[in-house]
Amino acid sequence: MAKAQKLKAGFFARSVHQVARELIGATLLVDGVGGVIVEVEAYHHTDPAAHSFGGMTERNAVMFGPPGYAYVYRSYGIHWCLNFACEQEGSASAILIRALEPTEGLAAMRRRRGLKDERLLCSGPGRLAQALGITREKHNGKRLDRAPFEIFGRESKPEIVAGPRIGISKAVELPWRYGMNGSRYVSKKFV
DNA sequence: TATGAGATCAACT
DNA sequence: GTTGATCTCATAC
Repeated sequence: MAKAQKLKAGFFARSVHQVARELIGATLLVDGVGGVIVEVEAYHHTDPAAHSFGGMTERNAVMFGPPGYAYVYRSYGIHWCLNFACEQEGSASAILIRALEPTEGLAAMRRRRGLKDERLLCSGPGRLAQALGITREKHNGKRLDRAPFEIFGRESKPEIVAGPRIGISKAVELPWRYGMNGSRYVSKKFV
């Protein structure tokens, strides 16, 4: 088996669902801090729950750009959430990174989160963004294959589970949330 | 364990 | 003026 490869922008230039599944088990680092992705959600512009549904605006412009870029938005006025733009330029699809299993830079994450419990450091989009120090200022529209981002492909194929997405009011039934089976670090258990 | 409200702001109507 | 791709804490069982 080859060692984990750093992912290039081309990795994201494919179907959001394909990319979402392959991201489970991959390692995401921001300034050397991060861990293994255990939960994501897919959003496509034909999907009523997506921010890009209904056209380009100032906020979601990154989703309409080329794949392999970070889209960061403010959620509920409090949290930042990190997304990866996918497919092709103009497709306006993205993947919301919902949870990590923390492996690198635990001390930095604990400091930012003010928590000891490793399990709660990154188990949710807002928590994850806080632990990695994600802000729109610093990360929106940045390339995922350049510093401060580093994403390494998974080394083995994990067991993937899918289910309905969380916290949305439209297209609630679409099973576009993907996770690593049995991970303790997902934001909410898959049924 | 489960449910509920408050925090807090940018984008959208 | 309203609404979130959320989290935390308080209160109730």
